[in-house]
Amino acid sequence: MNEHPISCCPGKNHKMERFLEVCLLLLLYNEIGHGYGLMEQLEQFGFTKEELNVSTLYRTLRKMEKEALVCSCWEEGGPGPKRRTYEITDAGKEDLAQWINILKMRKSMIEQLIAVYAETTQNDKETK
Amino acid sequence: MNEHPISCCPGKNHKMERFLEVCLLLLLYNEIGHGYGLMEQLEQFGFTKEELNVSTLYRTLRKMEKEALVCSCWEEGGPGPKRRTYEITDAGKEDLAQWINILKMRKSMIEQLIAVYAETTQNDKETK
DNA sequence: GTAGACTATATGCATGATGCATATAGATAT
DNA sequence: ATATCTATATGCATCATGCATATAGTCTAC
Repeated sequence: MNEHPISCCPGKNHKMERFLEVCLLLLLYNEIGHGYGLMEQLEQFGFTKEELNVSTLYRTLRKMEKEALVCSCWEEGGPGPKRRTYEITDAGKEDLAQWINILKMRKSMIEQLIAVYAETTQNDKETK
Repeated sequence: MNEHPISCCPGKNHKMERFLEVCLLLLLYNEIGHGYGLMEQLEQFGFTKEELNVSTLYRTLRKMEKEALVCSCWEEGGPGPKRRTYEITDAGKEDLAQWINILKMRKSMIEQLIAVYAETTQNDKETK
């Protein structure tokens, strides 16, 4: 996530805080993965390559392992350098389920805010 | 925001990072307000009194003033202690407009994630 | 008239998430 | 042999937040 996080508002800092963690859990729910490969898969959730911060990705994965949400092992033999592959644990699945609830709430809070904003700017126009 | 942030998942830390700032800007778009009074108004965006951290509220307001998104002055004469009342600036209105775009994106990212999760857990059940 | 409750704002300290820069190293290509 | 790509990791600085605590004026009930 270098320079301009998302193109629409250059210079504005609006990282997705912890959202990355949830995306990773979901991707690993579907299949075992490794850091570098997960980066590409993250695009389906709206991350672009420019936004993605590699350090954050790897550190997040290690943190998740510390919390026993995922477990890792080295995969050797394939082409290129060794990969640390991650697998979701049962605790990780539970954690993901909780996050989904949180995100559902967060979504409705955002919707409410957008609705109030629309109303407010509407009134603003009318009184001009 | 003491103890358990949101009742559904006790112990889980899922603060709304910076969302507070956007809510405050929107409330101040509608009318001049002061810290303590804004707290109550925040309920309409899903914040509960237990979740709200007074320190964060006041500090956020002061930070926003430093960034010239709002300006403040002391209101005297009314009942109770003096209040520092805040008013949104033009820069604040522009900032809010940018945040709305960001939140719209964030919303669609969340929706995408929830959809993928639903699909994933569906497959999970079927293969059992 | 004073003790306690309520309104109101502010700040120090610790923690945690993130961005940026940098380090390391094996594999592949030219 | 050198450059590029894949792959993982870490140090440093900054920022947002939670918790605890400080300060002080106002209002109410006794």
